[in-house]
Amino acid sequence: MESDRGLIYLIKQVELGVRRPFMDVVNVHGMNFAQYTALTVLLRLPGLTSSELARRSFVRAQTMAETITVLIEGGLVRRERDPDHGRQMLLYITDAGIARIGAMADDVRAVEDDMLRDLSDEDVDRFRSYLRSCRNALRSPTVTIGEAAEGVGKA
Amino acid sequence: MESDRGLIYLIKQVELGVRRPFMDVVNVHGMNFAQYTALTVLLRLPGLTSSELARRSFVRAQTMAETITVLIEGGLVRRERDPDHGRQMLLYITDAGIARIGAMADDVRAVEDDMLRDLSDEDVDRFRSYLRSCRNALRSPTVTIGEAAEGVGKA
DNA sequence: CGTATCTCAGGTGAACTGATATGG
DNA sequence: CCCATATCAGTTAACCTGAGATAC
Repeated sequence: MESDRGLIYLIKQVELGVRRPFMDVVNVHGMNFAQYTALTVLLRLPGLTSSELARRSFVRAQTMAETITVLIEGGLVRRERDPDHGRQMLLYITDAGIARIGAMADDVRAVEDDMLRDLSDEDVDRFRSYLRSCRNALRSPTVTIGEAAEGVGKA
Repeated sequence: MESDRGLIYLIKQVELGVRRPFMDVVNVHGMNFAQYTALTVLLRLPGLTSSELARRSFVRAQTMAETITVLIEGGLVRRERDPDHGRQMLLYITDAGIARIGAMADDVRAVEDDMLRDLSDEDVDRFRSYLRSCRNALRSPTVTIGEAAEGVGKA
């Protein structure tokens, strides 16, 4: 058989391998992986809702809400009611949040550099573009296995 | 202060994005992510011990032992006492295990192809080599947190 | 009414730490 | 004695499902 190309397996391996050293870094700064990720996304894209952030990060809205709650309690993120949507809350990174990201940058960079130490800068750029391509593809999946066309008019 | 390059974040994103569709596939075949991974490694490298398998997979020996126990109970892996090491048990994939991997191959490939649909075959080959490079680097880390805090970017 | 957000509450799987026995 | 393996037991971290209220 041997028909799969082993990419999924390798991604999982790398994720497992980097999890511990990375968690060690973010824990020192009082955060976890999900919180760090949410904060960096809000740095680039201020004004997202928690639900939108969840979709981009491939987690459920409830999971992201929990993550955001901790960040708000820590003063790293603030939220404002969307003037056009009474129910939605828009999220913004605070100055303290930006400072926290900055304080972690060297340590995060060290873990990253260690993982990438056998790759050239050009390789790293290609690597990043491949990962982005995968992420974007996964955000709008085409029809896959168990997906039988679900009756649209089911009632 | 040197900013990080966002690779760890992207790897986590891709892993999260592929986790669910991949789990859907392996669940149909009565397995989970860790079991599938262990089985594919034993296909390539028969005769490993559970502890060695754990090291290669970046999990603790106890975690791998749990995974292997399920595979043995399902008849997909068997183990033999190492004649030279009374305590060690060597692991081998069974014919049933090989058949199971084969039965899953097309479905796994479908998920993989969906994720990689915007990449050429050449890109995929490079992507795989980058992932292997990261995994190998992580297996023999050269940096700890203390070193990062004191040595990197401050001198 | 259907869709989407936010929130509270409980649940699961996959990793963890700790401790013990045994073998080289 | 020291180190590695295997195994039993309890625990944590991260993501999940379910249910309910509100807004468009």
